[in-house]
Amino acid sequence: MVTSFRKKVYDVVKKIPKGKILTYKEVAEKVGRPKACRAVGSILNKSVGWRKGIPCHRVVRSDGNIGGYNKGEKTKVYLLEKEGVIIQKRKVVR
DNA sequence: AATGAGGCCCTAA
DNA sequence: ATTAGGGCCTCAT
Repeated sequence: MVTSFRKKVYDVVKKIPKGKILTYKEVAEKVGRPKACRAVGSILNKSVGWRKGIPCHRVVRSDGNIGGYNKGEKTKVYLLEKEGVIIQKRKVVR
């Protein structure tokens, strides 16, 4: 399999249904690197999947905290709420 | 509850 | 080939 880590991440994130979210750890596990949670974030930020159609705003931290976003946390929260995700006190309701 | 420190993994230049 | 950075995670104090 020539699938790069990055590609897997894209695929997983792309497959996140609307109104749903995943944590970096979940994604990392799905791609086969439970400890690459950091890499996932890095990829989503640098590779900026959103430019390729990757809703990186649907990925949050394992604590339910929002984490970060290229455009800022607020934008992320806003987008999430728009998609149907409920945010409570800076955290996501799973 | 908040902070510090360490650990693991990737991408880009 | 190497360096530096990063949207993290978890434990301990």
